[in-house]
Amino acid sequence: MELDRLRKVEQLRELGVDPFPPRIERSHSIADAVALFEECEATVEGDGGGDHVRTEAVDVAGRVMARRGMGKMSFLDVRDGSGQVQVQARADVLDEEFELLGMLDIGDFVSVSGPVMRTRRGQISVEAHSFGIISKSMRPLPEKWHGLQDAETRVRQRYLDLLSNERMARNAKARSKVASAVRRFMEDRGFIEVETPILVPVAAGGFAEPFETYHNALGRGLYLRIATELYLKQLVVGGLDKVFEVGKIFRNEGIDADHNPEFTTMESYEAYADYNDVMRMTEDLVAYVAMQVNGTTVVPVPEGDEGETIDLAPPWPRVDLRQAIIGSSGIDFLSCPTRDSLAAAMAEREMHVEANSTWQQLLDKVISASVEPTLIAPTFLVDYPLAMSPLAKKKPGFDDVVERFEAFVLGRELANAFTELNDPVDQRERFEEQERLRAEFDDVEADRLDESFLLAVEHGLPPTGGLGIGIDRLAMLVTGESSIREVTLFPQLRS
RNA sequence: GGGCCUGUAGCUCAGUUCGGCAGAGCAGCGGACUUUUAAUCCGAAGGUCGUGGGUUCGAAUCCCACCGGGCCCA
Repeated sequence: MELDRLRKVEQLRELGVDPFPPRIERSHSIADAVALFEECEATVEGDGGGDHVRTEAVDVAGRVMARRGMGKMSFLDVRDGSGQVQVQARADVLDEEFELLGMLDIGDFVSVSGPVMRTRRGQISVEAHSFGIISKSMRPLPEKWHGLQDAETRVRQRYLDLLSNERMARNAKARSKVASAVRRFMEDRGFIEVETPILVPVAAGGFAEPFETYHNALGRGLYLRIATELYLKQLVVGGLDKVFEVGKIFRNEGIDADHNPEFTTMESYEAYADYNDVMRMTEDLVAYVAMQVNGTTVVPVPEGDEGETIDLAPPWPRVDLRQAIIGSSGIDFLSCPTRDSLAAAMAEREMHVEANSTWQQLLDKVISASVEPTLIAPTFLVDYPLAMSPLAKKKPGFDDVVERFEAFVLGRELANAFTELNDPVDQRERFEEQERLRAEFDDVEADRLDESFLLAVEHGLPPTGGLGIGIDRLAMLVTGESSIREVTLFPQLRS
């Protein structure tokens, strides 16, 4: 801590002033105080006395962001969560309290009492009739003009980023609106929000390597969940027909602009619905969220040309995945049913074939390399190979294709959904195939067989449409950010 | 996992090309100033140049390793 500031704290205490008082008087937020003045000024305007408008005395509080001192008078910029206002502190008005300015630093929290008026230069200001320091800041804030630029400090000391960079504060608020808009949308449609376990004995329901932990009292290892899917479907078995969960999931994978090892998803399950119903709900949901946050369904393209935008308004085009892959790479996955035939087709087109990859890993590579980057405007890719969708129901008339879609915007996956597989015999076989792939290819991301889930499905899961949508990705979309770090307050870093 | 870039005062950045006293602005400190808006003016101060080794008479600068951060590729 700064010695100068520690010394000021001592000086304040010697004067009998508590630098960290427990309670203060506050009658108005800063925004309300400014609004009060503007109303007051508007009503007096007609009387021609506009230059001398003063409100009743208000008590406001906030953090000192800047000061301009000139001996017997000082101007402070004071900010609270609602806004910022100038404070005029004059020696002849404040008497002995003016001396406190000598112990004041930028960053300190102050309380100010007095009328709101305009200075000669026309700046709305609180004329301090009483003034107090209500919390000393013991370290300097980032510089006022350039702010905080260092990418590492911005993340490690996010509070400084929030104070210095308006965009970060905006993003934090936008993300909060995203989450609440998602909840409102789902609740308005009759879904109920539930919470399912984060510590789980089997990390199933997706393709990901889990984090491991240990429960001392139980004497057993547990995992952090990689998805909420299997528990939510158990609730549908239990008669909760429309459920959703907004929560963190954890995937033990690399960190980049699109990935943080802990991130937030909204998963929903609706009995008696199928993936076509879910598709319509998804586009409505995303458009609703954008409208709630930004007042428009049009969002900026972060890395696009100046002013380039896309519109999230439904309906979004439905594109057959198989045709899309054929169109972009010439590969027809139905003609390459084995790992080796798919690898050969990729090699023919000079695509990198990772050794010891499974069929689904290879096809996923083809899709992410050739199809996904082209999906800038919101698009649904529809009807996925069964091999990469162990939880989705077969499409009628196909043995190798399931009723699954993913939503893409700006080349990025936003949502994943399917008509849920509810045949317990088929489901067990799919899980067993995943476990076989894990063993044969050492595939740590293969899905896992979950007996307690199968037990539930054996009791009867109604036809159900499920959805998973990334809240972080949604927040990136509506804020126009191209990095998940810009919408995650505390992203994971190396220690 | 591979490649490229990057780390200098609390903050924003020069200085590294071609080795030669550690720099500026803001913030802070002392002083002047009763209408400022990045206030202004005068003065003094502020450093583990990410860390550790090496080369050299001499290293922020060159070399190696490591620790962070960023971008691209896989």
